[in-house]
Amino acid sequence: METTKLTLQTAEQEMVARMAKALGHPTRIEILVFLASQDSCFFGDIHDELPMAKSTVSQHLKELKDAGLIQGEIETPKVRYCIHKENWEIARKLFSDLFGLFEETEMNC
Amino acid sequence: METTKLTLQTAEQEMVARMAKALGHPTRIEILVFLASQDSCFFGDIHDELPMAKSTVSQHLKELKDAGLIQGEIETPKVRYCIHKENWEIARKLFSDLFGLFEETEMNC
DNA sequence: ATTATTGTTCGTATTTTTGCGAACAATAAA
DNA sequence: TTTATTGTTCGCAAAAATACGAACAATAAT
Repeated sequence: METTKLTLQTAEQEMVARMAKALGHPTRIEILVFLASQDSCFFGDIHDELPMAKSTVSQHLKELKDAGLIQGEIETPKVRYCIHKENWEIARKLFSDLFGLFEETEMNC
Repeated sequence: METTKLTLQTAEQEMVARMAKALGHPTRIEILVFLASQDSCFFGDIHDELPMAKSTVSQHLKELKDAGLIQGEIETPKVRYCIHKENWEIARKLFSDLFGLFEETEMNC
């Protein structure tokens, strides 16, 4: 029987920290929840949902994109944003592993 | 058959953002991984693992504690840090729900 | 009473993040 | 060619995060 992995490699730790950082702002969570509820996900649709300047929205999208969680493609003259499927699954697994660190035992203290 | 929940309430969004923010630093991830690997988890043990001043380590622990992810109890003259079990489960569920937003369908774009 | 041990808190400096409006770029329409 | 539409990038200001050493607090040991 395989033992469950009880740690994360350094590279994985850095990646989960990087993704967590991108998730660590209410507006960016709101953007992701909105993307989940929509078929259409142009920049303008996202901006319309949020009470802030378009430059600010653009910055938040850039951070989510730089973290690999979303991708954007130009559909001139608009830009369509979507979840980055592969990376989303990677993120899901990383966080699952992270939270799994403390489920196997009855905890250590 | 129950339909799977496909969104997060505002309060949940804020909580997951708050916890993600606390997770969004490599040192804090490293602390959690270390706590998972140890039975003993005194401040000094944590500090010994990390190449930084004790005041900095103390600050990172405070942020994890303020986010509810860990707790600290005094065992004079030491301080024992542990995962906050209940909140850890809450966090696990919040992140699971977040990542679950995009698994049911074949995605929207 | 001093001294040692264990951590936290304070004050400070540096860097990063957040947010805005203005300016810009790219295409399409008039 | 000018004008509109859609977003990004730039430059700035304010706020927050990061890290350090010094100072402090609480207890225990000498």
